[in-house]
Amino acid sequence: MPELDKTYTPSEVEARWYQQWLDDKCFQADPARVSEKRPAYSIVIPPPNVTGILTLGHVLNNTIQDILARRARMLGKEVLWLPGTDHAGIATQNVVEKTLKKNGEIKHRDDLGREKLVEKIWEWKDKHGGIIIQQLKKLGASCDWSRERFTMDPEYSRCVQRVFVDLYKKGLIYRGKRMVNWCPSSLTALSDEEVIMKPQNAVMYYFKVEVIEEPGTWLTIATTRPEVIPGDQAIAVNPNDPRYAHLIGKHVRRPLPVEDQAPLPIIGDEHVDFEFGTGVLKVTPAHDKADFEIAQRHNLPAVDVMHPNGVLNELAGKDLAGMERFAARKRAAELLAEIGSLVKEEPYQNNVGYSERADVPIESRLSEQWFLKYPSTQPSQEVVAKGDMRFFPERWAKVYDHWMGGLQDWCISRQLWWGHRVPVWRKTIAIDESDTPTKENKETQSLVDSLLSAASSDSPATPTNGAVEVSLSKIDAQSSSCRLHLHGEGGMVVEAASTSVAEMRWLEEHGFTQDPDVLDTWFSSWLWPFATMGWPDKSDDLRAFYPTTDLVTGPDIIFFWVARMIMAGYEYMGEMPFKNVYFTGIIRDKQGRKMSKSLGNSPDPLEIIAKYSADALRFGIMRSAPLGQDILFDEKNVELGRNFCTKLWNAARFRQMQSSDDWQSSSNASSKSETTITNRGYVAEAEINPALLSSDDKWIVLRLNTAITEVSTALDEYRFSDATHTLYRFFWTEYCDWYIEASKATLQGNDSARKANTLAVIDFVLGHTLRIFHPFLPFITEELWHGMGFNTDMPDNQGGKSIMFAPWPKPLDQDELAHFGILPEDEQTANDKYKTVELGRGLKSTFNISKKVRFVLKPAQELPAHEIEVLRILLNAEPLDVDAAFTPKKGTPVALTPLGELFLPLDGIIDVDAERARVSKEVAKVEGELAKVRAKLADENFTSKVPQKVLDEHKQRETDWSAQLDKLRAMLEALV
RNA sequence: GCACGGAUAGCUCAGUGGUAGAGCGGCUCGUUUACACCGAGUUGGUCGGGGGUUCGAAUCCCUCUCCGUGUACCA
Repeated sequence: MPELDKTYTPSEVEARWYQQWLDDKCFQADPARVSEKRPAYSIVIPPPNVTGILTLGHVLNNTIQDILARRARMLGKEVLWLPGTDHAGIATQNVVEKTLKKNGEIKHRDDLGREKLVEKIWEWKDKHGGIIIQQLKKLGASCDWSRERFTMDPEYSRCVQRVFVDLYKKGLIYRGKRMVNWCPSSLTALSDEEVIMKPQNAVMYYFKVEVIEEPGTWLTIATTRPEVIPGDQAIAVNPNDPRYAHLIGKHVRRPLPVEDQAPLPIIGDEHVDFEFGTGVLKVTPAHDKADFEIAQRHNLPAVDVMHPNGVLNELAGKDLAGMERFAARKRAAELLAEIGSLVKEEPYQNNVGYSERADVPIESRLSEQWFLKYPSTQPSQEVVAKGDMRFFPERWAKVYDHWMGGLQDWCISRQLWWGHRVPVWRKTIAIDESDTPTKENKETQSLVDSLLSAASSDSPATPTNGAVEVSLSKIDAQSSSCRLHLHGEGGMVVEAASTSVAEMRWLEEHGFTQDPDVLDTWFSSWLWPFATMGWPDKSDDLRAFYPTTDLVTGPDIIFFWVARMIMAGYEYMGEMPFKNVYFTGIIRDKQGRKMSKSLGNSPDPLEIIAKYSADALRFGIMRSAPLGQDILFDEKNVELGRNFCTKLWNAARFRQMQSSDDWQSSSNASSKSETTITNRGYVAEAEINPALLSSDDKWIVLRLNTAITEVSTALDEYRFSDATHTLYRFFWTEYCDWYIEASKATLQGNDSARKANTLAVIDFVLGHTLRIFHPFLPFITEELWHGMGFNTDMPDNQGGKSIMFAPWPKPLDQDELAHFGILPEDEQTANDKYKTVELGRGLKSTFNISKKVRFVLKPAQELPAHEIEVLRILLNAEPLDVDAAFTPKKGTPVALTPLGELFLPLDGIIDVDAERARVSKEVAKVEGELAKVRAKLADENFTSKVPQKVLDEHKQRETDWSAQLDKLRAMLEALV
């Protein structure tokens, strides 16, 4: 057994073991090894952004996954934890564009052009991307790095295209001109999920307009956005509103732009709430979703008065054009005031949608985008509702169900260059004017002809939007994935979606141009559980590891990612993508505030690891992360984790310091037991002889049993924090504070047979302890596993090579306990002893004695010599006399213990007053308890109605308390 | 607005009908041959307020307040 260093140096140990694990390919999954006896266990990592760096959120999330993966390995499963990153369209393009601008390389992305910019982003990605992957390794993540994936890998991209074209063919993906959420900062459309509502302190502006047909009649209109008044197309009132109904059909003059005060119709629309504001609504179709809908009902045009970047355009009039939207708002209010239209301004609280990424208010904007009607919604909703897929904590199932019940089509196109470009090509053709009959045109014409003939044949298979499907199979015989889509407005727009390279080439050669948009990053990550495993092939990986077992993620992406993965899983694999979903809490600082860059309250996990070790960070964060609640991060918890590792290290060193040749030889001679525990996957250096087990030995084995059971159950139920609490209690309090201290009675004695036996128990307990700790503290447990030689004599794949493959401990069963002669009541024997020790220590403390001192025990029953020695050591007594006939001097402090009266004879230095005060306090307490229980027993209502068991308990309680009280009163009298 | 969580010791949290718990912190001791990143002792709570059910409520029911999350939004 090599000697352990006096101090533990985590940085060296952690780096060394991680490299060793990689060299030994410990994390690599092999589908060929999966069998009935060796079931698969799989997790796919929530892919972090390729631009990202490790945050505490990642630490929490990935520590949990690592714990699950490592425990699964110890349970003998074939484990795949599949890692990777996503391309994070907006974030990544932003980062690179910003860098290029900062370096003065470009002023605008157009300076480079699409191809060059994408090239630059790839360069950047290769150079700086994936830092987070290296950081995860520092944390100890046992991912199968040989399977690392990126959402823009060529194979992955093909999956994305394939899915797009498939959904397009099914008519679930369509292009439409709609009001979308527009981010004026990123200059792209966003999905509803990327918009967060924030309460604002805004201003409500009231302005008045005169009814043209009724001079002198004024309408007052309330608005928070006067800057878009130039885009107003009508004034709407509720037709049932008696105040205004008669005005419907008349007109008012729009106040802005001042130089173009056009007349606007007054229309009636049920949407208008006459309770709200003035009951008169201005209708700005191009800048408000609800207004747009009103406009559609009344055939009003949508006039956009804003550039995409939020600057007002010429249509806003000379006063506002060129102004940024918020400056324009103030200016518009001033203009209203100048022309005498402004009535009043009031402070007003409202909610405004913000772009989640750019953190600027979004604009509702009319634009042409791609939308997806979600597929496989029914099985996806059912699987969670029925509980076939389980959410932890369960309440997220309701949130999921609610969202699934009100699905809106998903806007999947983004006006970016970094991402998967929409695989659709388009060409506008003037059918009747094929004036230049080139070869290309002829071929296209023939396609169009076939389209038209198909359309005229009234094919019932015709999908939505009047589109007709035509195969391009003559171009690429293998592909039938192409579909032509015919729009009939003005010229013909022929549209083809394709994944075939040959088809793409043909389309481009024939003057088709590809759609410039890219797809939402989530449109690629929703395929993650299978696109990372070789889909669409029926790969070995998919067969072995799909559906995955657990998914661990934050509830903030339940809709973005989790829900969509479930739908994609059903649509493309016909099965759920994972069986359990564990939602972590949100990491907050110790004041409960969210971690944020601007607050500067998000510590760098790597700095924490450098300061305390990865094990410490893992343990600390798991200890403070109860299921279903937010985590208040406090570095104190990491400190506690580090202290715990140190304790573990020192306890192991203590064991080593006991080892020497003389006990080994004597143990061999004395150990007569046939019992080995090799069947538990662990060979102790010496066998345990049941005949030599002390009450403390039996106690710690029982406590270990409890700990194993509790930790196993907690992990089964994803209660990681509970598991760490058990580990902490068991190891620190039960093993170190009580068992090791008690065992010193044997270890410091001279009975070498007993000594060897105690060491065998210690080894047994430590060997098990390291294993139940391993998922939480992978590094230090591995170091100690080897450092203490627990790996020797074990098969390579059962703990010989690494503790991560050592079998997960099971508690001793009845037969095994019987073999060791351990009975449940043995726990009480030791507990009584420890209780006695606590009371004795309390006496010492009361009388301010810190040195070794004489105790006298007047035993209630006879005690074996060994037990007395344990008591002596734990009490730090010198000596501990056991004397059944002891008669104390007046005023000798005494404690009533389960083992008898324990006296602290203080020759000559008795402080009678202090003792009287102490005992009086005890008396008062016991009198209180006794009064409570007697009151209950005296209550007819209580005694007649309560179950017998409870009644007996109360009677026993009364007996105990009154016996205690008698003794205490006697003590008090002796002090007088 | 609606829905769901939460409120227990100074702090973080266990505790789902029968004597209120743990860790940390605080305080007091203590260099006893694993560990001061330690040990021993000790302090500390009318379980958010009010009402109800019950012999008995932190626990079950109703109601209110505050905090958090999700969701819907009206200018």
